[in-house]
Amino acid sequence: MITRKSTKRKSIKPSSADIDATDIFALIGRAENIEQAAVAMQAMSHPARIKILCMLSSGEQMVQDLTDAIGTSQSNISQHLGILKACGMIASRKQATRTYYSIEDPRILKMITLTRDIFCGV
Amino acid sequence: MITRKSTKRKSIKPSSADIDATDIFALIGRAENIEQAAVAMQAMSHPARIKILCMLSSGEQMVQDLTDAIGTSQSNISQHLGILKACGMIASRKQATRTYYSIEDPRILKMITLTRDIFCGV
DNA sequence: GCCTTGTATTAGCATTCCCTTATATAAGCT
DNA sequence: AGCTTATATAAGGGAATGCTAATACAAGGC
Repeated sequence: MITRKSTKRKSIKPSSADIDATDIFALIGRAENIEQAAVAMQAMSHPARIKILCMLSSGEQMVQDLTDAIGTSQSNISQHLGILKACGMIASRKQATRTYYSIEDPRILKMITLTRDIFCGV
Repeated sequence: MITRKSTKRKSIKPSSADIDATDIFALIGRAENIEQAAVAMQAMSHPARIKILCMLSSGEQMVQDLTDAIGTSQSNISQHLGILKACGMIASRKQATRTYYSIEDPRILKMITLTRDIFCGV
C-alpha cells in the first residue's frame, strides 16, 4: 500500500525502538501517540476550555469563579469542565457545595503554557 | 458581572499593556488571542492533520507522498490540506501536476514540534 | 487527440459538537 | 422544614465535522 521512492525502511509502522528523529516517516507510525495528541488538542480547542485551562494553570479554581471570569452560563462551564475531566486533563475536589478543579495531566500544563506563550506572548 | 474577591483590576478586559503574567484573570481577557489559539488547535486536532503537519515540519511534501504515508484516500488528504491551508497554517506551490505543501505559520511549527515532543517524546 | 497521472471539488450522509433551557442534587442558612 | 447557593445532568435542536464516492480539471506522454 505504501509506495514511496526513498525506501529507508520497509514498513510504515516501525516499532518504538525503530524511531529515528530524522526520518519524517517514522513519526506518523506512532499512531497511538498521534491519536492521543489529537484527542487532547480536540478537547483543548475551544475558547472556553482554553480559558479554563489558562486559569487552572495558575492553580485550583472553583466553578463559580471560572463561570464569572469566562462569562457564559454555569451549566455551560460545567459541561466544558466535564469534557476536560473526561479525558483526564483536570481533576476535581469537592468541599461542601463548592467544587475545585485543577490540572491533573502535566502534559496538558505544558501544552497550555506553550499555547499561551505562542498566541498570547505571555 | 465579575465578582471576585481579590479585585486587583476592575475590568475583565484589560488592554494589552495592562497584562500582568501573575494575574490569572488577565490572560483570559485576551479574547482575540484565545480565539486564534482555539481555531489553530481545532484545525490541528485530527490525527491525519497532525500527521500531515509532522511530515511538513521536516520540509515540503507533495500530496501523493502524504497520501501514501498517512494511508487514507487522496480526496480525504486533499480536504485536510484544504482545512490547514484555509487557516493559513500551510502554503502550497504547484509544479506541473504536483502540488507541494509546506508549513507557513512559524507558530504552527512551534506548536507541532512541542506536541510531538510531549506526546511522542521525539 | 486520447489516456494516464496528480490533485481539487462536490454532494450526501452520519456523527459529533455546542448552546440553551429546564431540572436534579446537595449543602448551608434561618 | 423551607430557602438559597453551588454544581451537575438531561433533553433538544442547530451547526459543524469527517468520511466516501463521484466527478472535474490540468498537465504529460504517446
